[in-house]
Amino acid sequence: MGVSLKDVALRAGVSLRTASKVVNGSPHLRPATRERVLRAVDELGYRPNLTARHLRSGRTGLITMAVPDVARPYFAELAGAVIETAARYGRTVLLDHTGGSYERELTVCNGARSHLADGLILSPVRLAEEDLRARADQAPLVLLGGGEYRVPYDHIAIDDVAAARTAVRHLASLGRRRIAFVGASDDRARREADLRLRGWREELAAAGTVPSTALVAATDGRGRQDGLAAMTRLLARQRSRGRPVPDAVFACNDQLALGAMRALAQHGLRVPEDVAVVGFDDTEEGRYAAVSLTTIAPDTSAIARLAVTRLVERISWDGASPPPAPVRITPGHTLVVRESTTGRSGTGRAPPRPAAPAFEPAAPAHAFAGCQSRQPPVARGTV
Amino acid sequence: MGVSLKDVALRAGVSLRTASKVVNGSPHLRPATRERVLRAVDELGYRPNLTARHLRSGRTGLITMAVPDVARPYFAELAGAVIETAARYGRTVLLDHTGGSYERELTVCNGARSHLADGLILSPVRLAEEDLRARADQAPLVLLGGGEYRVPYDHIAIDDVAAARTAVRHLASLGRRRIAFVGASDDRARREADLRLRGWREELAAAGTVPSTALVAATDGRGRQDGLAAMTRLLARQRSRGRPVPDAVFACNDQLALGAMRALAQHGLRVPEDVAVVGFDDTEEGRYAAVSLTTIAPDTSAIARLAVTRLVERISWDGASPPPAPVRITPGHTLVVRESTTGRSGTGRAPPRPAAPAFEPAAPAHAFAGCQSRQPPVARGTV
DNA sequence: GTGAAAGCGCTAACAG
DNA sequence: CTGTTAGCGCTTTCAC
Repeated sequence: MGVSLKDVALRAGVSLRTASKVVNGSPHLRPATRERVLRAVDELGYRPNLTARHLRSGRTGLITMAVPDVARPYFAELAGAVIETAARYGRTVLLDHTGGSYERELTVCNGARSHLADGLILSPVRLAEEDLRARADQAPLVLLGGGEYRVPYDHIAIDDVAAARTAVRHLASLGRRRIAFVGASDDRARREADLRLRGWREELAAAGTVPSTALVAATDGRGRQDGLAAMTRLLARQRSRGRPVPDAVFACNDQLALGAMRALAQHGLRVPEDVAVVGFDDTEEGRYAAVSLTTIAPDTSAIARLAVTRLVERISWDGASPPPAPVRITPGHTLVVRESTTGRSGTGRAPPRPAAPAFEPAAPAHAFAGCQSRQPPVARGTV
Repeated sequence: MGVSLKDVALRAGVSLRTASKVVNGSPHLRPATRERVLRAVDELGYRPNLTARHLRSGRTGLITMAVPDVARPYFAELAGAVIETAARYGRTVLLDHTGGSYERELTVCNGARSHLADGLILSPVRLAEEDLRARADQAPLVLLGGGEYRVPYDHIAIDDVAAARTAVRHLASLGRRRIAFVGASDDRARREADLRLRGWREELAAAGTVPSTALVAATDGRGRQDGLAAMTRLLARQRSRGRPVPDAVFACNDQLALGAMRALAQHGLRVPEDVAVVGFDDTEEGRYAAVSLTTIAPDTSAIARLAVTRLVERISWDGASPPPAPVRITPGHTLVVRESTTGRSGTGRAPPRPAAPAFEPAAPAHAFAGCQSRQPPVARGTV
């Protein structure tokens, strides 16, 4: 079936070794020999068998990336950036879904693709510290997001609590007092949601308000439909109790925010006049919404770049020198102010601004330079 | 470093063969033996080396999926569906970007990942028929979208021309007469854009209108920004010439449509009162837009399912029986009518409807049953 | 039921 | 500079 290097060597009248060298572009070969082998390769339509090469070298050039669901805009954009970066390092990305399920996260982290990929980039949602500690796979792992983990793995995550506080502070600074939170986790097992909720709570407390649980709406999922449903429920609940409706919403991500905005419109509430809305992630969708969405913009491209860089560094560790120490990197985030909080101010109907260039952590000068600096989150208004 | 089956066998005091059998769950083994091996596996923390297994079996269990860019919502949703389906068949998806570039499409189709993946699912944008004919890789290939290709490969694509005509007909039926097209291909090399443009042209001609090139806006990319820019240009051009502004827009995809809507708002034009808008793809984003987007909904989940099914069938072909004939499958599409063409009619502020259940082509009864029926595209209003 | 041996396609030691 | 020889870790004929 497949034509192997042996066939090529035979045809070219050289040894296997020589053919191998030609194919791998080794120098020190008589041009005539090289020529002959190359011709044989062409005539036979030889294609190197990567699997065999990998078995020999112990490396596959593959990286597994595991996210809850690529169909979710944030992860689609993140995965896209990771794929591009990985390609620049000659790596291919194997994309896995965890569905945000604890079991599937555990499976992936314990090497579902054992020996297939050289390393793993994981966006854990529910995985706990002890699960990672008990990890039964030795392939390099880089964690993305999800707050604090005291584990011996590289971990790249913005400061969710601080970011949430920035968002809430922005709303408070606009004079909003009844700031709702959309997208809490039902069972509190969703780490990220929990951190952002904590930020909401802390900032309100700091402002002297008592955070009311009546203003917290939990959701099952993370999609637009979930945001719409949660907001609808929250409004109904408040009204049925004769309580005033919130005058601001901080949503756990952009899609929840957009869904919530849909619900607000259905109830005749205007954004931002009646209710100001802030999202999280700065997905492109929010930038072009009819009322463009104010949001927290994590430095996604830095996250992707750092994830790949760290992983590749670990994969290509020579095994001799002291192993690279696990790092905790906190990329910057930015508050991007758009119409959903300040309306069509100033420039009137200007196109939605692209996100302000997000904070750039000190980047490795070249491929394998480390980036161990811990950067404080930076919040910056963009008007 | 890694612990191999040999180590396990040694530890359990059995032969390699036996250990292999246990690991692969073969029957006919003395329970005691099995027990002993399993214990050794546990104690040593053995993980099978998939690369080696693959080298031996000639199969890797991997499927490459190549799309222009997963960050684009349609491809994110499609890739998500493919990943889920593939997982059900025990396959893993290796995701590649082509960037919609001709060269990269060519590279991928000619087996950039030779022998690494068992098969390829490709969404070609610019690849021509002759490129596919001259394909230098024998791994099974399933094509997705992009109109007609007279090539010996499975090809799953809705009828773009008919779908576009349906969209335009809908606009015409609402009394719109100056129907613009947003998202034409600059160099006509983008097959899909060209087909949809043709549909626009044909339907207008059928309605007795002369399609005016002044109403066609080409774009470089396929994103929201491109739609916004194109629409802005088109409006400026029309106005500068003292020509009336269009009263409807058919965009080549949802993101272009959403960008165009942003531009219309900036020019003080209301949707749908002044300008009705129809998109293409039925990405979730359009369903929750402030003015929800009327669109053409391809049966994405059927496309994903069929793609994986066909590919797996070909991969597991025994080599003996007559090879499965290449099929051309035309999944259904649906016109989903939402607010961007008919406003908040009837139900007032009802939530945007989920897409109507799209037409379902006769599906394989079980995993490997063929689905060779050629289904006519079905357009169905959903009010 | 279990063991020995061959080999998937390739690369890395060694010789020559 | 090139050829010969071992394996990488696994499955799979074959014997026993």
